[in-house]
Amino acid sequence: MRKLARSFYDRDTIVVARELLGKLLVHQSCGVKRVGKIVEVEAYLGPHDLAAHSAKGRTERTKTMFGPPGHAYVYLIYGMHHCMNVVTEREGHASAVLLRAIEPVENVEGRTQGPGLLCRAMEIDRRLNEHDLLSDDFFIGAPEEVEPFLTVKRPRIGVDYAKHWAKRHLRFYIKGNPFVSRQ
DNA sequence: TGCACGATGAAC
DNA sequence: TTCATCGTGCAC
Repeated sequence: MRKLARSFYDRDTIVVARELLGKLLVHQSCGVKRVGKIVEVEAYLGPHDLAAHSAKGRTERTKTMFGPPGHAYVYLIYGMHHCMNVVTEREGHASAVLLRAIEPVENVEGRTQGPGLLCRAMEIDRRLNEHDLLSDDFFIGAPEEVEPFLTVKRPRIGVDYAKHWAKRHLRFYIKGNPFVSRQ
């Protein structure tokens, strides 16, 4: 499996989001290698995007978003679920792609249809915040073979507070894939 | 130092 | 539709 390079993440966030579909998320912990195919993502376009955490400026929690591309931004939401993002574009741009759902490929148990469930199944928590995704234990790779698929564009989930930004089609998923959280 | 509020998921 | 549950950010 070919690990995605830093240059993959250091590009337009919407392009990165769309190209992350079909890629493989790999996390090795406690001697177990877990692999899942990314089937649903959301793009968060930086401080001007009212739905992005970085819209409130650089804080202790969001500093990862302001950091260099190719790192994981993992945070706790609603006091009980973790969400995993991939930091994109140049340092300081504060953009990221939220991974919303994966299709189990290897050593993944339980449901994976949603950002919180995905993190639970992949054993991802805040300890992995700021982790470099070019490392050997936590990275994203390109599969040897890719099945052709169509990409569906929809508004993002749970960001109704973001005014007109809530309407933009910044959620992308593989059409017809049964592991997508919401068709 | 206190408190409102989530990029969710599960139950009702 | 309601609620569990807690770290973060900002008001006071």
